[in-house]
Amino acid sequence: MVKNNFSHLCCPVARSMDVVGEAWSMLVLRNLMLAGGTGRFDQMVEELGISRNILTERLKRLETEEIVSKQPVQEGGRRMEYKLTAKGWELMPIMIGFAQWFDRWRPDPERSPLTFLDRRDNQPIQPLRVLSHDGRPLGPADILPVSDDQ
Amino acid sequence: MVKNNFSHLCCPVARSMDVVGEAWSMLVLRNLMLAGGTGRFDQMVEELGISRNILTERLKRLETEEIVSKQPVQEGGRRMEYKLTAKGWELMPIMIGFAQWFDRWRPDPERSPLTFLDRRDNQPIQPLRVLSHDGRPLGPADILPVSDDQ
DNA sequence: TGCTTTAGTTGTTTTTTGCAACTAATATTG
DNA sequence: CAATATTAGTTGCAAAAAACAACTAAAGCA
Repeated sequence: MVKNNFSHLCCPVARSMDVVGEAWSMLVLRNLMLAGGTGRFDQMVEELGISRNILTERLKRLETEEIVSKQPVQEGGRRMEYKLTAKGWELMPIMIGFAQWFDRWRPDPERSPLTFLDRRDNQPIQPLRVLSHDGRPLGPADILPVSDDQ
Repeated sequence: MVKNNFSHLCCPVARSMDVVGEAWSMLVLRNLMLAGGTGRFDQMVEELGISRNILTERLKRLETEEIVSKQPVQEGGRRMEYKLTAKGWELMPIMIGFAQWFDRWRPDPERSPLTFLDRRDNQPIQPLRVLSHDGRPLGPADILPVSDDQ
């Protein structure tokens, strides 16, 4: 069995799955995002309940994809921390999208949702939406996917 | 080994991963979305290159989560097709988010990106962004995640 | 009726995961 | 500064999941 890889599908969604299409990868990123962008190995093991060998592997992958970087906690020290890169931070809308989606269809209404506030005024953010170039909200039926090549 | 499940993490992102946190699930959804919302078993096997047993399992899961429904192609017939539900369609922003994210950081610029057009005027849609209640684009540093319970 | 298509199921092999124990280097504390 | 604790992994093993191929049964079609 060859390691699961979707390069036969040229679609960028498939290619994204190659990189972050595994639950633990997304959860590592979630953890970093909610922690302000940095995290330590053992802290992630504890908070996520992920196996150490799996975390090791996922972090390596995320590092080679330049989604996180590994650097000393303090200048010159040798204790490391993992830090989201700009590329990693740009997955935040997707993370928020998952949170909002789940909460919209949440099966257990006892638990209250995870909300996201604008730090400036403490107002909740808008639900993630697809917008036309001039700002109209678009539904699935309004959107035409176009693959330019081939 | 117990089946991977993230219910110990109450976070809605983790709970989403329980449902669609596996690459093939997302790719099945992508395929349905790009095909207008419906698809047949064999067609998915061929287009995705997914193993039949795995597709069977993923579709069952998506069905129990009411992300897709299974129904006869024509009234009364017994040939089935899988169809995105409203809950499934609401993952489209996330799908678009993945496509845009990958294309923004695309390592192989030869292949051109997957773009999404507004059917009304054929203009490309906006990049997916997080917006404040009054419509300002927010970056990660502007957003405060708040978990209401506990 | 006979051939083809569809939508799976079953069995086997290979990979990946989860878990626990271990390690080596670095920090902390008395 | 010696002893202890913490950190960031690595290794080995058992179990689960994935890939692959072959098979099946019902439906559709000619």
